[in-house]
Amino acid sequence: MAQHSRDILGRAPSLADTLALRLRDEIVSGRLRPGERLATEQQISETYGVSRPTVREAIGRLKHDGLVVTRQGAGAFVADPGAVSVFRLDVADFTDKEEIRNIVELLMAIEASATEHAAARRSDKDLRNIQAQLDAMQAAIDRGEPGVEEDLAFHRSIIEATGNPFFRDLSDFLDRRVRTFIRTARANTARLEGLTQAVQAEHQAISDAIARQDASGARLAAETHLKNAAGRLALYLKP
Amino acid sequence: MAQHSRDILGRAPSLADTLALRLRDEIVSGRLRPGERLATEQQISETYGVSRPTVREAIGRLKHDGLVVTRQGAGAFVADPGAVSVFRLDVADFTDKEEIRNIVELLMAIEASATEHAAARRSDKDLRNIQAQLDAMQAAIDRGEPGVEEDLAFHRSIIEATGNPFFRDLSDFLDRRVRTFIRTARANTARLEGLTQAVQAEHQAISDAIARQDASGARLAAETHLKNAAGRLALYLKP
DNA sequence: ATAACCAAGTTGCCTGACAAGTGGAAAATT
DNA sequence: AATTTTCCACTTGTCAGGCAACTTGGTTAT
Repeated sequence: MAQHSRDILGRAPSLADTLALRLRDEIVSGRLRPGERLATEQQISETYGVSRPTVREAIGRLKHDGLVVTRQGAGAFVADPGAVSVFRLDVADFTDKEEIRNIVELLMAIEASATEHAAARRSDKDLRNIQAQLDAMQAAIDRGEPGVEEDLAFHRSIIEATGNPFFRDLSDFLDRRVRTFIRTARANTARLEGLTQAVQAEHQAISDAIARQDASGARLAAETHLKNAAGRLALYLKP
Repeated sequence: MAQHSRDILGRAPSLADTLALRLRDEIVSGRLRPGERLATEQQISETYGVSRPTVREAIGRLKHDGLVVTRQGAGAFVADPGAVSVFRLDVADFTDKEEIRNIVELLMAIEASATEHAAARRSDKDLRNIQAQLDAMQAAIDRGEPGVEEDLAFHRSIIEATGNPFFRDLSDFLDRRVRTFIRTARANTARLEGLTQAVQAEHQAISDAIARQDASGARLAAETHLKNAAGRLALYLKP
């Protein structure tokens, strides 16, 4: 049961952490049904041999994740899955390549769709912002820099134009995740050079399609760009 | 500042909740930089006028969300954004129509892409599962039932065929969210009847495309299905 | 029968305390 | 003087015990 498992930094998980995990398991496995009451803090404290504050901390996390709701004086109850208003995505491992593949797949789906929507309903201000980021990227290339920050800013400006905060937050998280993976993986492999201008051309095509409000064209341009990026990334995912 | 704001159920947010919110704001706003140390529990306890256990609870949530890491004896530190391995999506309101629109948009992007991938790499077992769910839905229709459960199961079987857990978990959450919205909204509006057979025809088209491993065809079929579904949903989003 | 009340049980929050780990300053050694 | 060792203040992790606020179901009074 991985009793002595440790996290990434080598620290042992706290009591509250492990307890929260066990309680969570009780719920997601279905042993505790929605609406059902959990044992009282006192009881849990006794059965697991920890103090009540620790139990409170564990339950507090489940509450934070929307899995349980507590009512003072009444107890803690398993939340109705339909009423859960918190979505939580746990990315376990930094080096798991299968996981990165899945993340990239999700990221591509979101970015392609977002680009399509951006083209359909961008304001003039959105367009100006996108083109400004494109210029900034070109300037970085001219200075001989890789321009990873500018690249990210360009993509973000497109997502921003959709006006959908879910697109923004999710792609932000996934994008960051992928880029840090690349950064760490790059330490072990040769650097890829001379691609930036090709990338920029793809960006230009996306920007142009958005400028003329060509939704399907924008999606296509984004898809080819993402496919190429995934192809470059695949070099790190091979073995 | 919504000092006396209350949650959906009319309960006042706990002290730890509000404190966690304020500390979170310190971080995401950038007033506390990555790597920087938070004030000690003692200090926070004094500045905010709450006890240390409450402070611990608040910090515990940030820790749970990956925003801070703590080291016993050293203190609590703002986590490096690139290292954050937890994504959290907070859906605030049940009745916010703009929010539902955004959720549906994200859901459509995911489902369309997932259907495409499912067609490309489904196993025979996946296909059998999908067709079984389709048959179950037909049986429900023949019995004169709306078949919402079967509908959900059909969609899930397709997502499952992608083998990507992120697709599964996200669409699961979003789908549930949309359906509960519809359920509550439906109480105030007339019931829509006689559409189930039309829906089923769209399902059939998707299933067929997946069966012949026609990725782009599957995407197209999914897109029309989703667009129609969104159109039906739009009736609830009008005012 | 109904309404008001009460008491046990439960969560929310607090004080105070000790153990375990960290980091730097002070002391000891080379 | 430079380096290593030791030590101590500080911080987080955990515990014990207690009181206030709230819920619930039964009891009592009307």
